[in-house]
Amino acid sequence: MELSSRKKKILAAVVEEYIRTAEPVGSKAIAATGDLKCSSATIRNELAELVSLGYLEQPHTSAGRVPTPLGYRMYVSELMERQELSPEETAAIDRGLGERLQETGQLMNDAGRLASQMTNYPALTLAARPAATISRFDLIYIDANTFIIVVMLSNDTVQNKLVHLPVSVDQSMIQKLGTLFNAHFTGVSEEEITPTVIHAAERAAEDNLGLTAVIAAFAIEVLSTAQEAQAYLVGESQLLHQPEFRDPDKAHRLMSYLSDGGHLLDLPLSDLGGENEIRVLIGPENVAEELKDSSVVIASYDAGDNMRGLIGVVGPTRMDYSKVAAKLSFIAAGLSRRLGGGSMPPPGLDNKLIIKGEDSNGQTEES
Amino acid sequence: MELSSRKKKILAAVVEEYIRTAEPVGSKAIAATGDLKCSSATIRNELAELVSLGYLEQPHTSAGRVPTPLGYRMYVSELMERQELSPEETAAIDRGLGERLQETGQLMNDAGRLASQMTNYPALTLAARPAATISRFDLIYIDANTFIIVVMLSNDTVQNKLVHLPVSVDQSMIQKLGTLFNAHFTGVSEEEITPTVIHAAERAAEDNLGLTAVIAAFAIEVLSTAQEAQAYLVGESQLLHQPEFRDPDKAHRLMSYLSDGGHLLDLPLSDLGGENEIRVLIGPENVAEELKDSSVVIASYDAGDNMRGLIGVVGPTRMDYSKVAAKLSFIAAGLSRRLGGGSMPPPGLDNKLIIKGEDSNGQTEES
DNA sequence: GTTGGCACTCTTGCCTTACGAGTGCTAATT
DNA sequence: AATTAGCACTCGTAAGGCAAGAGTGCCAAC
Repeated sequence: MELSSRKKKILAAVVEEYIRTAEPVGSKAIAATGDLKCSSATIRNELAELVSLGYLEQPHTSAGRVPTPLGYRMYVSELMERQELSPEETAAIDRGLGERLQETGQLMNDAGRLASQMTNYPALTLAARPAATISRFDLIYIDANTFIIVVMLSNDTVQNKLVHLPVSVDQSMIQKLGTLFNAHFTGVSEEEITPTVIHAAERAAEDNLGLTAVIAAFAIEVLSTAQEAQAYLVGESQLLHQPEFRDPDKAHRLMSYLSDGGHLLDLPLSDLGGENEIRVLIGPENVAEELKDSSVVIASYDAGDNMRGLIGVVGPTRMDYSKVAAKLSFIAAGLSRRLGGGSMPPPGLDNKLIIKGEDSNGQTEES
Repeated sequence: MELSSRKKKILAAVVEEYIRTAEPVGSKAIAATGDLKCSSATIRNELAELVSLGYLEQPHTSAGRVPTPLGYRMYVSELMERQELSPEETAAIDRGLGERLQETGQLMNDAGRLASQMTNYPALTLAARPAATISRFDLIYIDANTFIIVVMLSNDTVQNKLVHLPVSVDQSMIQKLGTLFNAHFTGVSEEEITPTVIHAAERAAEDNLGLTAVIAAFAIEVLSTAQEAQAYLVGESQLLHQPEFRDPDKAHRLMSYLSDGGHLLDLPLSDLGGENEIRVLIGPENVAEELKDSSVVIASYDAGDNMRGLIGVVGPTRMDYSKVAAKLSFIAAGLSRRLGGGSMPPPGLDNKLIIKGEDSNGQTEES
């Protein structure tokens, strides 16, 4: 059933006022905004209907109304006006991200910090990496007991390791191993480096010192960490600003859930969504029990090397979705521009964002 | 002035009881412990004296007594009994640290997490690195537009970078540059790589593509990050357990101070202290304003490669110093054993720890 | 020097009361 | 038929007052 235009206006007013004040909002307050040209009595009637439709609820009789998750969902999906960032804000973000190229992990962390600062909510960043293969080995002979393994991956990352040996090797052995590994262990994935294969290589190299095993182990390690998703969380303490987390126990529950980084990966990563698309998960739409009365807003960005990353914030369901979405979107676009390989839309386009959410039965709908 | 033995006993009892309950402790409660064989009236007299000596204070007339920072200092320096960890606890720590060798940053983070879990306070870990020089360059030619720079430092860390060029180079050029850098840029510190030197090298290599500058820039970057202290903080939310942080504003102030990692470096790093030595900074002994009514307990460990690391926890002044010191000491010893180069004392010795603190005028004294 | 006793203080919890915001309903109005 | 004004009612919150309890300081006795 489609809501009447007036109901929509009233619902939007309730949500916005509640977001602003964190207090249940009454009929009078809505009438006072002046957007509606009807009396508080009329609004009372409408409010009563919105309650019975499930969009609003009352903490107790004779209190004002508070949006339900369904109410927020409706607001976010259909009612909310897209916010434009002020020039100061966009400038602050651009400045915050900086221009220097940094190690991806560092940049993600900085971006998270920025997102947290700009929104006053805890922020999370996350980068999933696609499977990679090894494209090249280099073994650098240092001295009889030392050499360096340098491994380059198909996604252009390079890893190295310094190996100290308890025994002596000569340079020719290291060279031979290098050639061998380049011949047999490039283009393979982690699973293909089986003990059998390693053993075969060991014999081929006439290696009785276990060097082959060391190199192979490092190759496996590099491949596995290359695929590992990285997650960062920043600004947990921001939660304490929010009136809904004045109860330290409640705050602690959510914070310890969040800071146990592993859980971040429970997020719906599978469908990362496209550029300029913001996902909003409201209260019970979250799978994790601990997030059932919080909301998560996520933007996705192009992290280069065929990686997609996620940046988002967590807050109470009473969250300033509109502002947060605009800011995250801008930050994500900024990240894409800095990290991404492909051509990006110019910054001016960032505000035309698509907001995508999930309604309570898990389906995806679009505004 | 030396306190009478009975005063010492009473002071210790007050501190311990207060640590346990977080409630001001009265004369009756102390008499009830049975350690003293005198009545509550006598204890009252002694308490009054301890107050006038500055070791205790009363939140208000007719409330029990609470230790002052000076009282804690006395307790930690002279009164506190060294705690022995139970076999379960030592086993838990050993298990927590694991045996696998990991990247240092990762291990520090894990150790911090463990310290936080074991003590129920936020934990910080920190590794200061001594200045290093570059001991070796390797340039790996990939194709006409790509090569890898591998830099090995005097402290045995190795860093690399993949360079994509907008122009073509041939392999001999890369080789020439490698030889040149190994000849002129090894053994030098960050400051010695000046624009003048780079320019000279550029001419010597007949490099008109700016490759010399790229490599030199990377060398500088590696040197500077190698010296950078790393700091991690984990378990902020644990603060919320503590009654003294039930006030969200207070909790937030400290947490945001802590999570802004830079501040960790304000700690008295200069004198890292030796093995098996625990430093305790109580309330106003901390330099940072934000820590004036919190305490910090720090252990130091041998992080290998001539590095010393710090691991510590932050909590209210009403902290279980004895337990925390024992646990941190054991964790630090465990880290030293895993990371350290030198020979370590066997785990059994860990409990004989020395506690070192600073009294209020900043001098260092030893117990 | 130690102890029992006692009056005094001050916080804490609890109860009661008063207030006010907000509702729901009814009857009048457009 | 929708809107509005009016009004009684509900319920949470803040304020005041009261009693209880914990703890002290002091005095006199041991």
